[in-house]
Amino acid sequence: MTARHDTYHHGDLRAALLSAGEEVLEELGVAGFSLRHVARRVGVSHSAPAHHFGDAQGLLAALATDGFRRFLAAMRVRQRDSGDDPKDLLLASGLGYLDFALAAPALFRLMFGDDRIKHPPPELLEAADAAFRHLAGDIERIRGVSPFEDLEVMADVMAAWSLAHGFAELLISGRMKPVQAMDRPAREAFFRSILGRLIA
Amino acid sequence: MTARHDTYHHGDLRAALLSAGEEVLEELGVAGFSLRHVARRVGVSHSAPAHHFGDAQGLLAALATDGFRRFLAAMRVRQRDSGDDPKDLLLASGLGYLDFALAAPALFRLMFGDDRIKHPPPELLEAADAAFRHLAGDIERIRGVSPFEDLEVMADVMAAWSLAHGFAELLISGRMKPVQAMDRPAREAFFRSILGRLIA
DNA sequence: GCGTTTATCTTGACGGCGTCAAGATGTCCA
DNA sequence: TGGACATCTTGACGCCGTCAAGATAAACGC
Repeated sequence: MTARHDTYHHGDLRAALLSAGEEVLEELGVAGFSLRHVARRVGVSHSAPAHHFGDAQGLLAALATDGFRRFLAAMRVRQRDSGDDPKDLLLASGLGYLDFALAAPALFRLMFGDDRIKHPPPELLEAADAAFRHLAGDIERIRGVSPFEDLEVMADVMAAWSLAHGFAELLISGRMKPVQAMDRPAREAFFRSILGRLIA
Repeated sequence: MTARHDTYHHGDLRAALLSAGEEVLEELGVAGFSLRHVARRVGVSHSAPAHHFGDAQGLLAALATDGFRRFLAAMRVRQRDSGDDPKDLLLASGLGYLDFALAAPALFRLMFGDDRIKHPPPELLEAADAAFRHLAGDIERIRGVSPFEDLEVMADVMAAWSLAHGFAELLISGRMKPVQAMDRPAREAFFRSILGRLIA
């Protein structure tokens, strides 16, 4: 059950492929990602991954699924260290959102609609939905009404989500130069001030 | 100078490649895009594009550059049909932003930081910057102060930009289900209400 | 008008890619 | 102990981007 890298059977190839896959993803970008590259890094034949993930989309989907879970975790980590005020909790989620995007930009891109995953498996959709429900919960705490019962509150959710997502995407893409020049604390303060505009 | 498709020399291959390139981009997605596919569609040899665009990145960069110009035009079209109130003009830009993203999602993705373009040429950066300056101008009209002279106003720009961009990205990626189910007028009203939260 | 330079496009080759089929090598359980 | 099964390898296929060499047409100097 433990990993052995010198035998015919790898031992824990699936986990090794996921780990190496994420490295390759961040190093080469989504476009540069290749199954054979990942296989080579793990020291295994070029078509070994097929047995565990079917095809390239399978591995990418697994990476994205795991990504969404850690994405949700990143938001919760920030909330653990924040105040208990509902607005503080939303701001904390936003910062976690940003943390994740900046720490794993290629994975972030992959998760949000890169067309290399044509048919997202159910577990990926569920993991993504869980992250969305988390944000919806943040807004519900502030407004006192479930977004799923009030379209105005749902609009609040979409506004906060869009803002955080757009900020993260633009930052990653390098198109938001004025903010990119800031150091981390300044950037976070800037982001808080922006997100704060929505919950005034 | 006119296009001839039956001779050795194409006549206007560069334009034909751009046009076919965009078709392929939207049909196959950024990931499915290939130079050879584009060449085949135009009816030309597989390495003819190289002479006009250098390599695949060159063609993609040219598409993205043209995309940014039409992106800016889409915002101006909406403004032409909107009221003269500064806030109306910003909302119109936002709707144009959305128009473009929905009409050409793959191109939109390509423009905003897809990693298939590793070294954006100057004209691409300039076209992108022109679009940004347009948004900055919209905010300046509302606040009466240049964003480049006041960080608070710059934050307004970034907020509006992030919101519009995130909304567009999430919509394209299919992750914003509640909004996706709406028809066009409902979606636009929803988007106006969201963007309106920022300029209350 | 003619020859030559230049721009444009084709052909063929190379290695890398994803995927499939067939075979090799371990593991596990009856 | 032996056969079924999971796991991994090998080899092949066509597609890809890129490069070098060659073919063709246009442009230009004279």
